[in-house]
Amino acid sequence: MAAAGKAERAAWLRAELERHNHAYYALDAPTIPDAEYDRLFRELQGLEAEFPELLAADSPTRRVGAPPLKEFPPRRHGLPMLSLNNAFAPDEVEAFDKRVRDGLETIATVDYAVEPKFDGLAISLTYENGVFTGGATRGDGITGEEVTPNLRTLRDIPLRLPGTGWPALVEVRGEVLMYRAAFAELNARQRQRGDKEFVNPRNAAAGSLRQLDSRITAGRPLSFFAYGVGAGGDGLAARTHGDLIDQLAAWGFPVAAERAVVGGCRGLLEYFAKIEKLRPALPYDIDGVVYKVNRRDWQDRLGFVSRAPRFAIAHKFPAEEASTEVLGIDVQVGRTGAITPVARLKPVFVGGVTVTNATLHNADEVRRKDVRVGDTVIVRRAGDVIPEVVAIVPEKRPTRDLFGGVPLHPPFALPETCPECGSAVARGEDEAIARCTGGLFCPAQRKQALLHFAARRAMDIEGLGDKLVDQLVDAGLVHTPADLYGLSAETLAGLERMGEKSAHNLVAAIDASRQTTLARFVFALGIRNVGEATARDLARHFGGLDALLAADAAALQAVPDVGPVVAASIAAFLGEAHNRQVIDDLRRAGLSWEEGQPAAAGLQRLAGKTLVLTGTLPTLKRDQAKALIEAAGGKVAGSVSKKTDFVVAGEEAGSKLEKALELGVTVIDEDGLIQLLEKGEGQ
DNA sequence: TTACCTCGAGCTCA
DNA sequence: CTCGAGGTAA
Repeated sequence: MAAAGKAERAAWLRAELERHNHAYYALDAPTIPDAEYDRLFRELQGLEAEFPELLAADSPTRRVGAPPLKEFPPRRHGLPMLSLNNAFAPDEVEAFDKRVRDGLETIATVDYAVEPKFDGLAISLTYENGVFTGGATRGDGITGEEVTPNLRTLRDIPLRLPGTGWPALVEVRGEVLMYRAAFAELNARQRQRGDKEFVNPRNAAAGSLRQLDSRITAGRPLSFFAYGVGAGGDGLAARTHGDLIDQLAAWGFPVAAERAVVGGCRGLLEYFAKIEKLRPALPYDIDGVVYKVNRRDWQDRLGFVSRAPRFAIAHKFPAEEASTEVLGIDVQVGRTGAITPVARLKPVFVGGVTVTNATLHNADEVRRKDVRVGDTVIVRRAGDVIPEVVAIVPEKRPTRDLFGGVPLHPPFALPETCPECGSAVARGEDEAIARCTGGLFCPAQRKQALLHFAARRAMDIEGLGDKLVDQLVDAGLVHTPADLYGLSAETLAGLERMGEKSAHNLVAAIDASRQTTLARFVFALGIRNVGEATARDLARHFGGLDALLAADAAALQAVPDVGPVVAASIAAFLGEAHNRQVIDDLRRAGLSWEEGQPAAAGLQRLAGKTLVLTGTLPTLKRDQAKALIEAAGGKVAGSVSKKTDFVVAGEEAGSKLEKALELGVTVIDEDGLIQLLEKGEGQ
């Protein structure tokens, strides 16, 4: 056969095999005997082996998996993969429908495309000129992990779109999941082989897709359902979401059989009730129902709020609840000394995972629910993930004697001293959270501070995890972050699970962290209310560490997004001699970064000016405005005189405004003040 | 918060 | 083989 003939044969084999594939897997109606399929398959494999140039991206031979990857490369989505807002109750659905109608300025009944919300993992598939070229997980919505070889093994995913009606580039969005029956079979197999079983279909699907060796994925019974499009969607003729799903189905993607189009809020709620009833009979797990405005032009008109579309919502089923027993109530001490009560629970399987801990948030919360040791409680996984104690079961509270009804355990009370260090526990006026006053004297706070310091987004010291920090602090080897830089491999070796190699690696990681950025360093210090973003703002504003160290509360408030609270936190931190010492020690340990110039915002726009505030400003509090003015070098006076340069007037300004008008002093509002601060006079 | 995958390396026993 | 650490997903 001539080379051209071989290419033709290979193309025919690919199309033929995919046709049989689809019939077998998607339609469940085999069109040829397995042996015949295998013969064609091996013929194609042979051709591809002989002529590697014939190995196309859409070849079915690729479905058996490819040699392992080293890692999953990042992959940017053509259009962001957004999340959906959630509704849990009918009134929230009503509110959604109202928002939609308000947004569309219509009083008519809106049609919605509705379908079950699959409980799997969201995936985006890219087709270029009709050929599947890659797919990725959701990731942060902008960039996901590319898991293309794994996705190719899913028979549900067409390697080539039929016909010609597709855009040059189109992203198909959908969910990878595992059928409950397939999950059970997989677990039976795992058990037989002595491998670990998976706890639920979702985790089995996620785990299978995260295999670096796609040949393992090929052996896992994964399914895919398409429910939307990303980039390239505007190149499709579909005018409604329903049409769009039909188009995806025509391309060979599995789509939800239960999908429908309903009218208005009533239609939504009826559909919800129907699916809720159907739920146990469905062959896969779902965690709710998704509603989307059916007309695509209306979807466009409604647009988005921050990271979620306004035209769609997920109506979630109520979280599954289970009852279990409170074994104890511990208190945890956080980095800032925050004392958090945590319920230790008898392990209970609820919502697909085993729950053993549940935060009780704060003392008031425990009081309100009156959770005590020994109580039987109802737990659920709220808002997707965090376990929550819903309520206690009062009649099951253990009593001291059979008929007396005297509870065995007293109401929970926060300890008066920190369980870790014995320092007093204090709670500020109208603050919900109590704090250990021990500061860095408290080992728990010290450990958290060190972990924060070493975190990836801070100093990025790889290999310094909680177990190691525990050991270092408990052995008295490390008291402050600066001590890390004095550690030697010899000191480290000898700690648990610390051999020569590990010790050496850790020292190298610590060493490497010396070269950093000012923003990372400031963030790493763990100042209260100073997160990554604020640390960056501070670094940009002051340019260098010395300028920051010299700043007082007023100067700090000149930094964008820094208000009185954050400024006070920073000032308090820097006011502690101990913290200054640590910063000094760290510098001496050789930490370094490139320093820049202070930002122009530091200019003293109002130097020598006197301003008077009167009335209530729309957004700024009086002392915020004052701090801003002072940070810009201005003075705030109490009364208006001829020497006053500006009067800043807000709502209900009184006599000071009259006086200003009388004396001919310039009157400005809050916007005017902001203008003045940002651009100076002469605007 | 829990479950899962992956890596490196320590531990244990042959 | 087991553990700790680091990463991801919901």
